[in-house]
Amino acid sequence: MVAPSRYQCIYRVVRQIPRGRVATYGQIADLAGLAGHARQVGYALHALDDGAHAGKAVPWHRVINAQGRISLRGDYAGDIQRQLLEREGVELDARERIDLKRFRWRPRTRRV
DNA sequence: ATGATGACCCAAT
DNA sequence: GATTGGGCCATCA
Repeated sequence: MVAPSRYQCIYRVVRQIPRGRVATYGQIADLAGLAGHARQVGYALHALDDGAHAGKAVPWHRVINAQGRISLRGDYAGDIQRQLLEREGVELDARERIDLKRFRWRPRTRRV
């Protein structure tokens, strides 16, 4: 068993990402109060696969890197993530790149 | 305890 | 655009 109190805040933010939108690791870290620690976000999401945090219904597939690409490139899970995103209406480039200008989730819209 | 690795990000080259 | 180097921190051997 684990005490992922730190992961909790990350999952809480990820869970707020609406369908059809994506967010970057850095963005999640910032919203979770872990600004500058984007790596921990990715690490937290990786823990989901372990099943320890399964059942939280965390839309991990809506989290991508700052380049607008899927970090799981090379892994089979990356293929799943791409399919999940496309299923939600997120359009991917021929090079599997997402236009963040269009699909990036903006919490508290309307300039701060 | 140390050292290496990682679903990252940024700036410089 | 691709590559390199520095930074952050949790997890594993």
